[in-house]
Amino acid sequence: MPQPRRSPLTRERVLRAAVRLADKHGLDALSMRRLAASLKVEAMSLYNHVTNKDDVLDGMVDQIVGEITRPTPGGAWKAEMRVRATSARDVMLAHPWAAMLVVSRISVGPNMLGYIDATLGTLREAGFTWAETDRAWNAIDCYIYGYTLQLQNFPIDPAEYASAAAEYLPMLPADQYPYMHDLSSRVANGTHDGTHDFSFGLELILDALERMVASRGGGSQ
Amino acid sequence: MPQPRRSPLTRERVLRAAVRLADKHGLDALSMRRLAASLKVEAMSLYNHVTNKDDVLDGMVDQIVGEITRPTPGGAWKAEMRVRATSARDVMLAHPWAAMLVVSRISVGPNMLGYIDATLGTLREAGFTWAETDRAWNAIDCYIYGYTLQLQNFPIDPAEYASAAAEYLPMLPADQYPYMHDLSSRVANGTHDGTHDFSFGLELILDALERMVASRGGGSQ
DNA sequence: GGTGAAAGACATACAGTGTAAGCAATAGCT
DNA sequence: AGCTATTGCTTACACTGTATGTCTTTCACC
Repeated sequence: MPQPRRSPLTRERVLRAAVRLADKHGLDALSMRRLAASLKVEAMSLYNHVTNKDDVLDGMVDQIVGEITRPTPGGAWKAEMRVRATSARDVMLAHPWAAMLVVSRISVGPNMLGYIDATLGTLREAGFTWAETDRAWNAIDCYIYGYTLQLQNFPIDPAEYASAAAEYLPMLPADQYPYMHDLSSRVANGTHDGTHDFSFGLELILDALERMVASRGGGSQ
Repeated sequence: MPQPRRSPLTRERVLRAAVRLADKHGLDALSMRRLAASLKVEAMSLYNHVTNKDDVLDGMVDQIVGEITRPTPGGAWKAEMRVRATSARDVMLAHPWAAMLVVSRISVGPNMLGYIDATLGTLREAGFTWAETDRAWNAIDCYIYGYTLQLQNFPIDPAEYASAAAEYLPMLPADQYPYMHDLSSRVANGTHDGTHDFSFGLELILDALERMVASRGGGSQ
C-alpha cells in the first residue's frame, strides 16, 4: 500500500521553506518550531539537516543572493554596475528580511562568492587598480545596503508621504526644527514628493568613479 | 537612621545603563532582566520608567545620536558634512550595536530630530534645492550606515587581513573565483592592504555633490 | 530473505526571553 | 494623620533555541 510519501526533508527544502515563511510573516515569525510546522515536522527534526538557526539564516541569505543578476566582467562596467545594483535592491525589497541579514553576518555561500567575484571582475576589467576596485565595490555596496535598509524601515508608504507630513508637522515647530519644518511643509502641500530615489546616489557614485578612470585614461599613461 | 539611599531609578538612568551594558557585553546580552540586575533592581521595575523593550532601544539610539557632532547650517558645507559623517561613523563604531538599531527602527527622539535638522539645513544653505538636499542627505546617510555595518560585521581585524587572506585562499580556487583569488593573493602577500577606508566613498559622494552645485552656480542663473 | 547499521523523526527537558497581573511598601500632599 | 499615587517586587505565561535520548524506518550487504 503506497502511502502518500511526502517528499523527504532536505536542507534545500528547509531553506526554501524558511525564505517563504520569512517573506510571508516576517523574520520575527521565523522560529524553528514554526519553520518545522510549515514542513509538517517537529522542530528537532530540522537539526538533522541544518546545524542550527544561524545556519538557516546563512542559507537563506545565500539563496536570495542567487536571485541577483550578476555583472559580467569585461562588459560596459557602468551599465553592468547599474544593473547589478538595481537588481540587488529589487531582490532585497522583495525579501524585506534580507538586507538586515546580509549586513549582520558574513556569508560565504557559493552564490555570494560568485556574486562578489563577478562584481570585482567587472570593475577590475574596466581599468580600476586593485585598490580602487576593492574600495569602489565597497562604496557601491555600502550605498545599496544602506539605501535598502533605510527605505524598508521607514514606516510610511510613499503614497502617503504628503498626508503623513501634514500629520506630523505640528511635532516639528518651525522655531526648533526650521529646516525639517520647511521640508515637511513642502511634502505636505505637494511641492516636494519626499521620495529618495535609488538612482540619485547611485549615479553620484558611478559618475565619480567614471571620472576616476577617465582622468587616468586621458593622462600620460 | 539615613540608610544609604541609592539614587532613584529614572528613565535616564535606565537608558544610560542600557547603553553601558550593550557597549560592554553586546546587544544580545541586553535583556530586561540583566539590565535590571545592572541597576540592582528586578526586571519588572523597569516598566515603571520605560514602556517596553523597544522603548529602551529607541532611547538608546537617541542617546548616542546626541554624541554626533552636528554640522552648522551656513558653514562650508563640504567640510561640515565631512565632519558630521566622520563623527557619526566614529560614534557608531564606539557603540557597535548602534548602527544596527538606527537602521532597523525609526527614531524620533529630540537628538535625532536636531541632528537631521542641522544636516538638512547645512545642505539647503549651501544652495541645494530642497529635492537635492533631501536626496543628498539620504545618499550620505546610506553610505554612513552601510559602511559602518559592513565594517562592523566583517569578522576579521584589519591587522590580520593578510594572514586571514592566506588562510582562506585555498577556499577560493582560481578557476572558480578568479578575481577573488587574485585579490586575496594580493592581500596575503601585502601588495594590497584590503582596507576599505571611509573617506574613499565619502569623498566620491561629496565631490559629486559639489559638482552639482558648482555647475548651477557657474551657469546662467 | 535476513541482518546490522545508519539516518531521520520525535519527545522531553532546560535555561532563557518579554511582559501581563496583582500585591506591598514607600513618598508626597492635604 | 490619612489618603493617594508611585514605585518596586513576585508570580506566572507563552515562547525561544537546542541538548539529550529514544524509537522507527530505510538501506547495504551477505
